[in-house]
Amino acid sequence: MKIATWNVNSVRKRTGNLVSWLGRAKPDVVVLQELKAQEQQFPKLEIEAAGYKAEMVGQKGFNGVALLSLHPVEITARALPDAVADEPARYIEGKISTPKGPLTVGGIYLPNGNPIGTEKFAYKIAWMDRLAQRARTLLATEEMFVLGGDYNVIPTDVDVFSPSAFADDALCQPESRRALRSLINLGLTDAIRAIHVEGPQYTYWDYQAGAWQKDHGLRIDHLLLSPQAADKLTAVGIDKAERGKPEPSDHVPVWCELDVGA
DNA sequence: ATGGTGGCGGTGCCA
Repeated sequence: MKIATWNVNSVRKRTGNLVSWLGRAKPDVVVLQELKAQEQQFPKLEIEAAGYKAEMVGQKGFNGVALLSLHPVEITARALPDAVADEPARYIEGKISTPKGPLTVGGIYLPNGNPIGTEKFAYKIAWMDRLAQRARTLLATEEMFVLGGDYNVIPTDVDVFSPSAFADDALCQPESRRALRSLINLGLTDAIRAIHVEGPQYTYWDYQAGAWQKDHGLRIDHLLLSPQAADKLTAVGIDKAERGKPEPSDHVPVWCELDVGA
């Protein structure tokens, strides 16, 4: 079972790249972020033609998340706990049956939080607390789950091309990193680091200042696994080549494989 | 060197 996450930075602009990648990577389940689309703007026909069922939570212009799957999915959440009426479209979650029991996949688009010292940063930290609350509920089931997405947190200085350049960035703040560690310390496994224990493993390169050409990247897209899922982890990957294609997203797909007996 | 690029929507906001 291959599970992937990809921040596509507009699903309409990226429909061609997305369908092409689905055909080559053949993930079983994918969570997408930054759709920047409402439901009626979502390229459902193109994605279904590629063999995927698609569920999405959209809004006008910003945010937006989707869950794509080759297998039947029961949607279990369209927002985190304590959602408000005009909740930004940042979370989707579904459950899939496997021979080794149910697998829940959550798709996360965590608030950026810049600039620091503003209500935006406070919202980011509060959102991380809500995510941890959801993770606790899922952990109590003692089932397999994967929380994948754009976490907008650089876990350590190894995960950023220039720690000093990002010292005042919300993605690197001690408070952001502490909240991510608290989430992981509930008992989750950072899939990329479980297998690639050293060196940069960037998942994002800014459009500006030749970041891609200079390999000025960040690792901010993560797959966090429950103990029951981590026990079945067999492989991970970062599809870096997507960043070098025409009209790319600034993020690339990140994936893991779980041996669920399928 | 305090810019730079990209997407949305039709002007600045967000990343």
